[in-house]
Amino acid sequence: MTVPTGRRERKKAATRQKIADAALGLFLERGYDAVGIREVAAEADVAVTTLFSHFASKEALVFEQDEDFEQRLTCAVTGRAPNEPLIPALRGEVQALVRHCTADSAAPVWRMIEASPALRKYEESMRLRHAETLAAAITADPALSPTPTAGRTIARFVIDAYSLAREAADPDAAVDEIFQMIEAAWQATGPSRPA
Amino acid sequence: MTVPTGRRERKKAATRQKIADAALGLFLERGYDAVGIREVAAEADVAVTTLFSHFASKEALVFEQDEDFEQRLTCAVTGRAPNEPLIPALRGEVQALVRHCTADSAAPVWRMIEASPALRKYEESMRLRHAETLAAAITADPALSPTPTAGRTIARFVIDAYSLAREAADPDAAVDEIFQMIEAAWQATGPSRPA
DNA sequence: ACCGTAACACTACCCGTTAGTGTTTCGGAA
DNA sequence: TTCCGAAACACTAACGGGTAGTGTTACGGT
Repeated sequence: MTVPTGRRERKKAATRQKIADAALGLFLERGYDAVGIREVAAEADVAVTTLFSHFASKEALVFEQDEDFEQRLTCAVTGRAPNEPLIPALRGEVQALVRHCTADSAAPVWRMIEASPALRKYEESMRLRHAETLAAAITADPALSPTPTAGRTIARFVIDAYSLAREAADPDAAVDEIFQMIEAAWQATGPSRPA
Repeated sequence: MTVPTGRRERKKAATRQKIADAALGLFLERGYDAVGIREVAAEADVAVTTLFSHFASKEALVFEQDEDFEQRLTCAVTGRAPNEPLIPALRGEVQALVRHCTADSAAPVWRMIEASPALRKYEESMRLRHAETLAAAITADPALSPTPTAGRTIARFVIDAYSLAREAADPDAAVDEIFQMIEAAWQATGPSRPA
C-alpha cells in the first residue's frame, strides 16, 4: 500500500489529458454545441464509455481544473494569520482569481463558455457549490463565529463578487467596489468586529 | 385584428393546463426523475411535440407560473412612491415571496424540487435571470443612479436573500438579518443616500 | 364561402448518458 | 516468479430529453 506511482497511473493521466485536449481543441474550433461526445471520443481515440469514466459529463470536459477554485478560497479563510481580518483576505484571493480568468490567454475559453447555455448553467451550479464550501469554512472559524445565516450570506456575496467582476468592464475596479459593499455588510453583522 | 378571445385561445389554455396538471400529478406521485416526458404526454392525452410546443423543457412544467416572480420584484422597484427608499421596498417583497414559498401548501412541490438536481439547476438559472432583470430596473431608476456594478451587485444580493431565507430554519428572521447586511452594503455605495 | 394560420399529431431521428459484459494490463503479495 | 485482484478500457445496446419535417384539422377574419 505504498504511494501508487506506477505506469498505470501515468497511462491513466495521459488518457485523461488526451481526452481533455481533444475536447478543447474541437470545442474551440467548431463550438461547444456543434461537437458531439462521440466525435470527441473518436478524436481522442477512446470509447465513449471510457470518456465518461474520466469525466462526469460533457461540461466537465471544459471545467477540467477548477478543483483549485474551491480550495484556494477556503484556504484564504482557514490559512490566514491570527487576527488577520476575513474580508481583505478574501478580497485578495478573489482579485487573483478574477485576473486569472480575464487574462488574454483564457479569453477564448470564456467566450466559448458564455456562448453556450449548457456551460453557463454548469458554471452556475459550480459557483453555488463553492459558496457552500466557503460558507462552511467561514462558519467553522472560531475567530469569527458568525451566525449561520451571516456566514452563508457572506459566502454568497463573495462568490457573487467573483462572478460580477469577471464580467465587468474593469474587473479590478469592480472587485474594489463590490468588496467595499461586502465589508460594510460584514461590519453590519457584528459592530465590534476586528477591522 | 381585434383582441383574440376566441374558442381557440380557450382550447389552447385548456390543453396547457391539462398538461401541467398531469405533469404535476405524476411528478408528485412518483418523483420527477421517475416520470418520463412520454408518460406525461400520454397522461395528458397529447403528443410529445404538442407538450413541447407549450413548455420549453421538462423542467418548465414544474415552474409553470413563476413569471410573476420577475415582475413582482421589478415592480417593487419601479412602482414605489417618490422618495420611498429602495431596500425596504425590496425587503417587503422578498419577505412576501419567501412566505409564499415556505407555506405548507407549497411544501411538497419544493421538496420535489430539492430532490432533483435537474430542477435545482433550472431554478438556479431562473434566479440569475431574475437578478439581471432586477439589476436593469435598479440601474434605470433616476432616483438612485447607482454605478452599473453597484446596481448589479445589489440585485444579486437581493436574490441571494430570497434563496438563502427560503432554506433557513427561520425564514422571517433570515430575511431580517440578510437585509440588514444588504442595507449596509447599499449605504456603502453612496453615503448621502436618502434613508 | 373561403383562406391563412396556429394547434396538434406522427415518424424518425440526434444527443448525452448509462448498464451490462467482457478483455487487457499492470501492481503487489505469495 | 508467478499469480491474483483491481482498474482501465472497449463494445453493444439502450434510455430519456428534445427537435425536424410533414402533414392534418379547426378556427377567426374577410
